[in-house]
Amino acid sequence: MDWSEPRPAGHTLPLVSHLARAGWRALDASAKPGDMTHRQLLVLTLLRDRGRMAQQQIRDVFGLDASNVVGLLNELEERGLAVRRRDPADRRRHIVELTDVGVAALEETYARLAIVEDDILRSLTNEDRHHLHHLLLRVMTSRSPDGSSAEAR
Amino acid sequence: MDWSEPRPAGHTLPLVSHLARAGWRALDASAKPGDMTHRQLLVLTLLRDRGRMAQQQIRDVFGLDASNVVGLLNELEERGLAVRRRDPADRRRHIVELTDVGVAALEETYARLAIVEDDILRSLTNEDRHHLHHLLLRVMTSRSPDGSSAEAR
DNA sequence: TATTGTTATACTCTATAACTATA
DNA sequence: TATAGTTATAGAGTATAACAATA
Repeated sequence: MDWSEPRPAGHTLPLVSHLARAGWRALDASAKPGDMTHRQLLVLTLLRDRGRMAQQQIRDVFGLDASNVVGLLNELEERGLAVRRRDPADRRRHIVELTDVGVAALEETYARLAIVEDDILRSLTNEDRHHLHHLLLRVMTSRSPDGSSAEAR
Repeated sequence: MDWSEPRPAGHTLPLVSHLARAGWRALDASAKPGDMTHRQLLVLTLLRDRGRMAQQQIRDVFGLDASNVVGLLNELEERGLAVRRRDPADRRRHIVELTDVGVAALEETYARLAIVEDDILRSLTNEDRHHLHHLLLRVMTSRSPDGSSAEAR
């Protein structure tokens, strides 16, 4: 591979977008009735990784409007996967938390996702997949909560 | 990096999804009124890369429903970025093609996208970006037109 | 009969604005 | 006054079904 070529500016994001579409389409195709949606998966994953958080933080991470977060959490709460409770320190806030049922559902969904992902990434070696994963991880963890680049401020 | 660890099955696709969201959100945020949408960009890019094609092929590449392709092409045709004409060999088919205006608009949009992408990927070195690009390219080019993995058939 | 594209329609996702309750 | 969350509503994005033209 020729690393001296100019950077592929502007041509990587469309690939990411395309792959993301293919990914969640395949995930939804593998879903049985009652399985969680790919949006629910993303929110539950966030709650698992970062622990309890306010709705506003969820909004910031995904760049979603606050009203959408309300609807998303209503779905999750109806299905018993997450709970909202008032923050005693500031009663305007809702602390959102994963339930045990949510943890179990999440594990189940990741088992399904692992199969889907394995198929989609089948042209990559195990080493390639790790490299891809870590590159994406570096990109995402360097971004500030409001969705812009952390270094930009 | 420890390449001997088990493959990160099921944990890469959510990162891809998240990055894709952040990417087109940033692109749309940088858009002036009248600029093309990120969906239009994807279709025009396809037409540029593969040349003229039937609507059904566009549908297959993106896994979109045929009716959505109709709407998308109506937008592009209204703005003079692409044209549809009947295929003389099979008059049911529409051959879709990029116009010169479409080519120019595409270049303009990629200039904008390059800035957005450069910001989003700022935590990666030039070499990292190439590696990411080529990994994604390998994943996407190994997939058959209908969206499933090419090796699966 | 089968296929390409279209229209009509509904359902999901997302954003804006006005509201409630707390601070 | 300002902030966290909610409701109502409208606009994209996407899918399904019935249809027209052509094969």
